[in-house]
Amino acid sequence: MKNFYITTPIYYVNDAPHIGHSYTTVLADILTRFHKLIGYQTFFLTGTDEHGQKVQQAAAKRQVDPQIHVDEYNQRFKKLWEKMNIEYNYFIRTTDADHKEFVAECLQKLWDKGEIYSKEYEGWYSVGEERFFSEEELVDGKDPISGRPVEWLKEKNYFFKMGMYQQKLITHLEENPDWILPDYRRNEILGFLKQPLNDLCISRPKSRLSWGIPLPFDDEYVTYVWFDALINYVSGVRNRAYENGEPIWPASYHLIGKDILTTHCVYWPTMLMALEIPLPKHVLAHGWWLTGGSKMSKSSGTGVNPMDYMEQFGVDAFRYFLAREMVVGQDCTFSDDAFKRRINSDLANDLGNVLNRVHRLVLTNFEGKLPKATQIDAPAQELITLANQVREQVFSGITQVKLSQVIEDIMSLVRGINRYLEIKAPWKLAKDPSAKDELASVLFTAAEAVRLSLCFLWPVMPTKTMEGLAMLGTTCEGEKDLHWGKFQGGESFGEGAPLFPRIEVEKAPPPPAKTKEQNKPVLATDVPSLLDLRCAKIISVEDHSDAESLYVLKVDAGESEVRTICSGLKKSYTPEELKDRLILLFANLKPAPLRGIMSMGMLLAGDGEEGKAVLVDPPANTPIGTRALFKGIIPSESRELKIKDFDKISLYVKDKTIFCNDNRLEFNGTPVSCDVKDEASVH
RNA sequence: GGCGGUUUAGCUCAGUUGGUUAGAGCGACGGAAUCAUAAUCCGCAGGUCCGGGGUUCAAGUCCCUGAACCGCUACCA
Repeated sequence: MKNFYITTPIYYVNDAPHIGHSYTTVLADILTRFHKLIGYQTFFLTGTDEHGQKVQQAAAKRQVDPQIHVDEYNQRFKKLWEKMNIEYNYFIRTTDADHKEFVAECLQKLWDKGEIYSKEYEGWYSVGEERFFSEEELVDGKDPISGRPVEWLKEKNYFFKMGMYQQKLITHLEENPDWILPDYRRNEILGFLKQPLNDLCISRPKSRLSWGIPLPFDDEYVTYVWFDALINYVSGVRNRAYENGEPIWPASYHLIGKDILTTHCVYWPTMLMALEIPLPKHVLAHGWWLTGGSKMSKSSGTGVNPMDYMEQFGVDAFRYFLAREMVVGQDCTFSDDAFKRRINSDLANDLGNVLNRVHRLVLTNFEGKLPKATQIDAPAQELITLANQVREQVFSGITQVKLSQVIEDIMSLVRGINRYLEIKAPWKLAKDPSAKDELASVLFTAAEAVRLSLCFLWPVMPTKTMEGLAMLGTTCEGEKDLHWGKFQGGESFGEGAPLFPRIEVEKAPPPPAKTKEQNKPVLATDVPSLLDLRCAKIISVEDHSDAESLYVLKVDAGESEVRTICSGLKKSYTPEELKDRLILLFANLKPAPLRGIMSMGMLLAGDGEEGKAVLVDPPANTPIGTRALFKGIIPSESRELKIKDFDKISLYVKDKTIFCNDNRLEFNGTPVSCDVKDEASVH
């Protein structure tokens, strides 16, 4: 018997469940049910990650014990999964005694093998993110992710010798090209592994974090998130087995979102190698559900909350949409329009309707008892052939995790039934008493095809398909029901109402005629008019914690928010020289992360002596935010520029003032100066 | 800046090792039908397969080059 063990990440218990959690879990559930349906032994593990500082703090804030806090909060996930018809085999919690025990066992084993060592470590620590940042990563002295304050900490910690496994991991990836799916994610990891792989810090002193699993060899410490969390995939099944007694590990698939690729494709396999535990068969990274227009704009207001759709239109329709619409691996947009269109056309018009047609025809013509077929003509044979073909597609597609494709294949069978009915027109046969036999055959054939379609869709919509099958007086019990020919004739049909009511959609105004054209290339001649160069003032200067030459500057460019920019001026200026100074800011440069810190623009400077940069000087009293213009060039509407667009032109200095071609740069008529010799370029 | 990917009908996408009239679903339009949830079925879309070169008897499919977009990565004055 073939085995199938799938996992979802364990979700952080403090997080409010959202579409991301739901999608991963639904996908795991559907894949599990499909494998079960086609005859595998299956095991499905999900759960919650319940240690860490955020839990400790949240509990403290509520003045409850952390354990009580997590006991309460993990219910949010459990309840959601129940509502969503998720049939996991086990829900693991990292606070389970069994899990803690196994993590400690693993740590002890690695310690005994010399795979873990201790080392003093100093750095900037962010409580909010529960991690250290290098100097360079900080933004204005704050944590670059949440912007919260950091503190300088010096402490001993324990490290796992992850670096030792770099080559072994690369070899594994090369020998197992489908270990990471989709393949482009594998390439990312191989790229990541071209650089030296560091060892992994796996501890936190209890003085700072007490809510965790103690290191068995030093009880002043607890183990750190990933070491604790990743091991759940093994600890959750090590004392369990399939019905036939076979062990469950290794996993067939670790299902993850693309954001935790590195932890699952680098940390985890090296940990397993060190522990001498077999690796999982595949890691499958899916994409994001995007809601509401462009990610940058908050004002568009077109965002929808996908979870509302589950409440409003039912769990099964919701599951169907998630599974059908997203190609596993890719991002996908969740829109009101797409949802309603998909549900109406596939579930209401095609599937629900054909079921209803057959059901009603049998009810009115045969008093609810399925008649037996007496003949198989060409159209019927064609439908049978199609059904067999779809069966093959389901079996092969599902083992390749081509879920949206499989569903589309099943729907092609549903459409085939509608076509068959149209050809045979049983409603006409019903009016001809001499055609009773033919009518019986048509309805029998159509009913069998509908039955099969519903069985195939059971993993996606467990409840609705069973309701549909009940309308046909049958059910689906597994692989044996996946063949043509289960119906014998004589089955009593049940009661029935339309399975998927059509969603009424307001007549949408005709979509604005979109002119489909790619963004026009930026021409060199257009750059001067597009440049948004502004007077700005440096408010603060800090060293980049992880870069030798970069300062992190906060500048006031006359906007509602202060901008952070990174600038390589350490060789040229001291922080004191920079503070409160007016600069020329290239404001519409596409933001780019520099050593981990987003730089929202770039300041301009000229090439001085000895490779030093000389800042451009706006005239003394220029109001902050004033835009500098090239004389004789009319500025055009602002558009975000890339650095390569800027490189298409050259700015140079003549008589201490700045020119582009022959156009001098001015603030309200006053030239902008830069104290470098003629012909020096400015950038 | 580096590496990788994407760009095919109005929309979302398939297109295997290069080979007859480039496909599917949805939508739009026209028609048929009326058992059914105003659902279904049939027909139709004259798509520069992003642009430009090249290889070939033959290219969406291989090579070069330009563009846009996306991902990873990068101390860019």
